[in-house]
Amino acid sequence: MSDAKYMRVFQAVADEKRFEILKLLQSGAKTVGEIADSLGYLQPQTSKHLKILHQAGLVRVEAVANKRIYHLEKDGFTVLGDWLSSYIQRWEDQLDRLDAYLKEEEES
Amino acid sequence: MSDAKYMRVFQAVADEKRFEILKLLQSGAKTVGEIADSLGYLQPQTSKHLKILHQAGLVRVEAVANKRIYHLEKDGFTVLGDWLSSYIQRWEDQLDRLDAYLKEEEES
DNA sequence: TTTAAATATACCATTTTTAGAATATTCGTC
DNA sequence: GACGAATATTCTAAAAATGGTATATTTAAA
Repeated sequence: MSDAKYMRVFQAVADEKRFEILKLLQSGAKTVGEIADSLGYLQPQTSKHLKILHQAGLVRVEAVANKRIYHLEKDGFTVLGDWLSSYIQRWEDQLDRLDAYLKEEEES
Repeated sequence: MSDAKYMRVFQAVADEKRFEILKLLQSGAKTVGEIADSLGYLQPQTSKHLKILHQAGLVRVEAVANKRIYHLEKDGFTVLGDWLSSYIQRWEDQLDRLDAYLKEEEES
């Protein structure tokens, strides 16, 4: 996985308004207008933030007539999970080593 | 967990140089000078970036004489994992391993 | 085919973030 | 206690991201 892909996700979430949009979408998919109204944002800004979230793979768009319904999308979160697990692994291994050490102690 | 805490971690990682510093530290703890040299950054910038990573709980400092050795720190990654798991739950099947790890953390 | 609603884009101002250079601080050694 | 090495901080300029307003685009309905 390219660093650029990771960065796109981190940069997308690292903005308070986009962070709030993701949180709101946890309660279900919503149109641009609904998101803007719910959070008190202007429509153009909301569209721009959604575009960034979309490019990061964190949301997907469903077109219905002249409405655009935004849903949370798995891909972006998976990217984050992949990145994270390569670091988390480090402490998991530590626990494993401790575990192995304790077992050896037991045996002696 | 407060949104501010999540934001500090996302904003910390959402910078290419800080991203590279974290990656470098995976190969082991290093002094400011070693990090700056390895990545071709100037020392003052390196210190500033490390400060932001530290405030996010992603690194810790070990003081040895007039040197400062920076290590990866679990806390910041756990914060990210907590945030992620609240979203990942909706897609359950994937990232089982990370999810299982985080649940163990919760219990301890 | 004109109109209104919903959304996206473009453009410019503004705020925030980062970089660079100089300086301060801390620690060990002479 | 003076000096050099390692790191942190401060200040200003530059760069990047965000906000606001106007406008374009698309769609349904009159």
